[in-house]
Amino acid sequence: MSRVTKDAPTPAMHDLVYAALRDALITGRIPPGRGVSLRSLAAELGVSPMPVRDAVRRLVAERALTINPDNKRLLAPSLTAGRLEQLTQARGWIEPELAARAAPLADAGLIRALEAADADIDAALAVGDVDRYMSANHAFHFLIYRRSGAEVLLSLADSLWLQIGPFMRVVFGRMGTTGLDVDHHAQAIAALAARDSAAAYGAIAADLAIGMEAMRAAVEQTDRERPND
Amino acid sequence: MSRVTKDAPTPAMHDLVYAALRDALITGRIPPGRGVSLRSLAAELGVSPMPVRDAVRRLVAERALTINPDNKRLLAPSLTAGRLEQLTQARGWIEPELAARAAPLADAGLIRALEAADADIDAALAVGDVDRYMSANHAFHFLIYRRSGAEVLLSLADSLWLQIGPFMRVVFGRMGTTGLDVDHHAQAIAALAARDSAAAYGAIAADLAIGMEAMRAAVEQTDRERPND
DNA sequence: TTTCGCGCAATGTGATCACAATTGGGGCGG
DNA sequence: CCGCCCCAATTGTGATCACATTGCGCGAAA
Repeated sequence: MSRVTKDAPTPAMHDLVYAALRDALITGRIPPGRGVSLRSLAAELGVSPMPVRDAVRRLVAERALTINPDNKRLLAPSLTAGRLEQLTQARGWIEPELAARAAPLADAGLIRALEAADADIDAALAVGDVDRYMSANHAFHFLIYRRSGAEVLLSLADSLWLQIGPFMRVVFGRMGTTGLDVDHHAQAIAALAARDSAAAYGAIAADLAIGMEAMRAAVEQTDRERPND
Repeated sequence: MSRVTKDAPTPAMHDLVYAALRDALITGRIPPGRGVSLRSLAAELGVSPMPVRDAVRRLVAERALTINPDNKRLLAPSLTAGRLEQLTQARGWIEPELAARAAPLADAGLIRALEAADADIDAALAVGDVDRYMSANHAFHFLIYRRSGAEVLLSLADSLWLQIGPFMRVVFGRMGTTGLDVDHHAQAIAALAARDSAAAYGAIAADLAIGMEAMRAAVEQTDRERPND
């Protein structure tokens, strides 16, 4: 048997459903505020309601889905300025710290992977492929964060990205993929290559600031046009 | 009908199970590293495995329980110095901020409730009732945090407390309830009464620092005595 | 007495059914 | 034409069963 690294033998179905729902939420295929149901999701995914139930419980715990306390019915969380502000603050605490922790642990393999991810981001931006951009951007950041070895903080960042995903979709829906600069990504790569924690911290912090400000403006504009949800 | 505030009509059973498991984990009745099973928990709680399954999924998502990736079996997370360090840092970011946000929103009712909780803490310390102390201490902090209205950050704090609970039990098991000073609680109450965000931030930060340092020392001592888990 | 191997018990996962609560719409009465 | 009510469909929740996999313990052999 040639399994050097342990590979998951057969991914459980509820994990597949979780991944599918997570992707659907992040990419905005389930628009904020829309209600969903276990059976309809199950039918849509071609499985029984059971694994959907498990996946949904997990997503609710991660605040990627909410349940109406009266109905007990599921709905995708609405995008509010207050939520975005809190998510921004929390990301600003956690993600630069993860980058700083990852810097001393960086190696050539990580740098190569980051350069590939960054190239993928550029390619996605060039052709205006929003899904691919968001996927590649997520990959880029979490290549770094995972390297930190800080499991607890990493899980917090994971939950925050899950909640911020729909906001990103709003930004792209409003202004496309233009105006996104990836200079901070190059700075981050350089900082990691130099194992410079402070520089990595600063690069990621700057990268977040750009994106979150764009989201804030987009949400504010949306709120102005459609005050109630 | 006299329902001024909405009361949950009938709490779902999986929520009761969740609360029971959460309490069992926090108070250390399920020691870290111990494996549990759905059916045994169900039998112990007198329900079918179904609501247990839901509650467990939620706890796993909140990192209050972990699953062995090979077995897929459940076990209470082990206490490691690295985890404690990350939890300490995250709490230091989030909880003082919640207190600062709560300060401008404080009112006389909150102050009274906090004083009652603080008195409860003192009483528990006087008689050495660990469970009551931890419960009252949790109530004190979250009376403040809930007042902030910051749902996203609040949920993060909730998850962190759930993970830190077993560490607190280690401290008490090692050194009892002595040496716990609640002066910072009085400072926090005063700061909230004065709607002084900066003072509230500082009081909570100081309160955390005391407790977390005690845990760090306890875990370090435990690790020295029993290097592997 | 020690060690190896087999078999049973227990585990997580998924499917299906039952049930009460809620929703939404269509038909009836005004 | 409008509004209300009632019924059917849908929802979340819980229980039970089936199944493949894993772990443990008992017993046999050396």
